[in-house]
Amino acid sequence: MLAYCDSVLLFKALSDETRLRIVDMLSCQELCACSILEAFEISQPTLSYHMKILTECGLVQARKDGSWTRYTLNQELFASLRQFLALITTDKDDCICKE
Amino acid sequence: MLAYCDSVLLFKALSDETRLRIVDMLSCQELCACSILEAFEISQPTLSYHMKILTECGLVQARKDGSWTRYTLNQELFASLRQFLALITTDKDDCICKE
DNA sequence: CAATCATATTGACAATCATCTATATCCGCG
DNA sequence: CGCGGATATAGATGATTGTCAATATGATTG
Repeated sequence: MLAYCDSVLLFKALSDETRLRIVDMLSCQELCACSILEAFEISQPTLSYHMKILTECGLVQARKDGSWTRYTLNQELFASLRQFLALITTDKDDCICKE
Repeated sequence: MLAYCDSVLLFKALSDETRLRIVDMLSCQELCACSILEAFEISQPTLSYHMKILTECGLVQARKDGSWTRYTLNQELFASLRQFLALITTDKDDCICKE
């Protein structure tokens, strides 16, 4: 179960349209930075910055392959986030509102 | 189906621990601003600012009751957001990565 | 080893954010 | 009407964000 502070990081990472589109692109296949870069009108350092945010929070996994970096989604963490979202919007016995 | 730009707004609204906790509190019951304020160590204008962000994006609904403002979660929008999250992380035929 | 390609890091900058204090608005009540 | 309580708005401020150009790093290849 995700803590609030972890979830905040994940939501922050998803609070940018470029990053949302990157996640969407990665949903079908592993991609290297250069392939992702082609799909956007941003500079290479900007993409690198976005990939760092996505990987540091864990939503995306990076893998070095020679001089390429290949990225994949961390499906499990996305599932946890959806679960967290469901949990904090559902009535429950140990809700913080009952403290 | 949510657009990217709408989802970005929703994720932004959830990118703050105080707002996440407010959502959690509202999951069980309708609450007025003063009840929410009691649970946090923030000033009244700061709470008002957070409630504005949550209501303007639609995740929370506000209802005037005399001089009180009562807040409830918009469960349907949360459900749409979870669905959006599932969609952009799932392989699909019309993915943007195939353009 | 030198050149090149892929990616990351640095430093700068404008824009946005979260917070506060002070003040305004809006409502119910005497 | 005038006061007090609940909430909203305005203005200020320090922190964070997204972006870029320039540069560094690290791997591949001639």
